[in-house]
Amino acid sequence: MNPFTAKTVQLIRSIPEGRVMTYGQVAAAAGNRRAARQVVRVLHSMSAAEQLPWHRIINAKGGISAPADAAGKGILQRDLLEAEGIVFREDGTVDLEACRWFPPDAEME
DNA sequence: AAGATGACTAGGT
DNA sequence: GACCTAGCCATCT
Repeated sequence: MNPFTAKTVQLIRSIPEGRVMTYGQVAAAAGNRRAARQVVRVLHSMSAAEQLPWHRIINAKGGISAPADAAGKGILQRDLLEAEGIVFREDGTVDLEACRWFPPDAEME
């Protein structure tokens, strides 16, 4: 497992309940702001681990990018977020300005 | 080895 | 705001 992946996992695991981060933001906080796609790759391989709150990762538009069956079992990412208190707008996006979380110990470039 | 792929983004029309 | 394009980069064919 490379450093980026490790940092990414650690970062995602540290996102508090009721908060979200964008792919690009996680990538930047993990050290490589152009690695949004690698963040996605991490989620692909780690989504099975319940420890990883993959649902708290949304796209830069504040919407859900994951396919409906990402969690399997018919669980929707949106449901998981709403269960944590995150409010969605009519268009299915969240208020990033209000819900986005900035990791305290991340080294933003 | 070369080309396609993806739970992305930023910038332009 | 909706839509298109060009970057991005580790993996997979």
